[in-house]
Amino acid sequence: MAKNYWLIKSEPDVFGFDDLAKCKGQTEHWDGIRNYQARNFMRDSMQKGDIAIFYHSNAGPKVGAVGLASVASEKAYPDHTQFDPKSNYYDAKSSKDNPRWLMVSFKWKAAFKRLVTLKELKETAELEDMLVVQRGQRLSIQPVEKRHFTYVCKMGGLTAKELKALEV
DNA sequence: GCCAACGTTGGC
DNA sequence: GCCAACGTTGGC
Repeated sequence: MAKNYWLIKSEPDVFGFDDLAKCKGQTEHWDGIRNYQARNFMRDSMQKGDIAIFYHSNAGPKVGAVGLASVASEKAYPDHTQFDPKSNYYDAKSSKDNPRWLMVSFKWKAAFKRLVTLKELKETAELEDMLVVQRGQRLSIQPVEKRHFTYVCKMGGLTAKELKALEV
């Protein structure tokens, strides 16, 4: 099956791209997604090997795309934080028999050579249809068209050769 | 910290 | 099923 492309948002103050790089195996589970649309993308469309643009939100002047990560889990699986009453992500209405919230694991893949800011993305005509630049777009997991994906990677300084070597 | 835009909840 | 109220996201 062909690869899908995504954009995942994270606040660098909470869990940034560098934090993923420091994780064991450079892999971490992506807990805390509490939006049905994002959950459905993980459940229905995400597959191991898919590639995501890692995007830093809520980061002042540093808002933007910083690198790439790949889906490391075979498929989506229950997010354990929904069952933990002490967690911010606790959901009393979810049950272990029928978990409401899912997550996948992501593996750090490659850093862009430079930050591609949201401002730049918005100023790029080729990306005008990309979800992340649309006004009021809050989805934390977004599908990305391949043409947009490749274009953002190039803006981040990755050459075609490097992308090929990364099996993107 | 402000606030516009958005998603969810729940009364009716 | 409508929609007002509320809580959250995220750019600025």
